[in-house]
Amino acid sequence: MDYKEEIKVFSSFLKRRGLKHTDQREEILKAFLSEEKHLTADDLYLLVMKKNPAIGHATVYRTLKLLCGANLASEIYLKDNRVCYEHKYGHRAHEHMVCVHCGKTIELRIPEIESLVKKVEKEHGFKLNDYALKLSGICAKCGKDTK
Amino acid sequence: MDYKEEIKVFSSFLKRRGLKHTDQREEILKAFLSEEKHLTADDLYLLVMKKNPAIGHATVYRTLKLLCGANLASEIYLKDNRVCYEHKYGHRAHEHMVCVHCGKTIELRIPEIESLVKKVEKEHGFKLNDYALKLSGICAKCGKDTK
DNA sequence: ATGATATTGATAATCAATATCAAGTAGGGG
DNA sequence: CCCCTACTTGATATTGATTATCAATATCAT
Ligand SMILES: [Mn+2]
Ligand SMILES: [Mn+2]
Ligand SMILES: [Zn+2]
Ligand SMILES: [Zn+2]
Repeated sequence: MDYKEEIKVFSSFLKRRGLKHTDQREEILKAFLSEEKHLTADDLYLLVMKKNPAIGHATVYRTLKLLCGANLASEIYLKDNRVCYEHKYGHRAHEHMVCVHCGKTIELRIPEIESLVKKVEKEHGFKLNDYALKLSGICAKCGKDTK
Repeated sequence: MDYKEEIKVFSSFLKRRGLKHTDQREEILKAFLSEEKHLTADDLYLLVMKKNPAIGHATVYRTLKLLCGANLASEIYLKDNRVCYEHKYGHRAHEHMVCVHCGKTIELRIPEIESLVKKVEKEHGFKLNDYALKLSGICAKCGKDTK
């Protein structure tokens, strides 16, 4: 767990943009990478706090934006459309299915989506950055409970 | 443009839930139906104001939630993930493509999505309410401008 | 018409996310 | 290694959208 690869990616991103590599930024990146799941900015803030209580709220928000810029993280919108972040570096595109009752989130892999999306992109002259497919409903467990 | 159908749907929804049919609610529904596009709660508030300046901000928010409950409206999330509302009654499911630069939104119809989604639903024992596919990128016009 | 109950609109409160800004730091050039 | 300057930081205030509160009012089954 040294995250050497990701740190290098982040460093070169920062340099390319004339930004500085600070201890806070690296600590936040490491904390982010240490949890293989969907985190809100505040979740990450709490995580970072445990290691270094001096790091400010705003810095976590700012750094998450940078991580997205460096393609190390991506924003996603799950339950109640709260902004969450997930790992992007070395992770394939995927879709999400969210239980509107308990919030449980399942990651899907529907490869057919990609080509459908590509086709549409061409048809409309769009230059596509990204796409997101979110299914919402009631998970098996909640369906049983409320029956 | 008397919206008779929709008003009846709304009325029976309200009755079924033990809620009351008020002038404000009907006015807000009519204003909502009068614009065939994606509106924020505040967009709708401004629209309603023109007809009846006495109607409060909060009532518009509250009524939009009811319209969603009655399947007359649905929430969507476009640029910057602002909450918008669109007509649902008598409208087929569709997908959206949004330009991250200018906000231009195109409605798509990708019928293949439906069956893909249904398949996944079964596989995971979910009871699906809804799904949303959003493509984001740079539209043809913005692509030309920034070239 | 009556009365229980839902609704309204002004207002305050909340919440996540940003902006501000003085003090501190990184890091390239010398 | 030191300087200088532009970038960063963290505390704090601010924003902007949405929701909660609550006294006054309207609805509707009876
Ligand atoms: Mn995911
Ligand atoms: Mn639409
Ligand atoms: Zn569930
Ligand atoms: Zn555009």
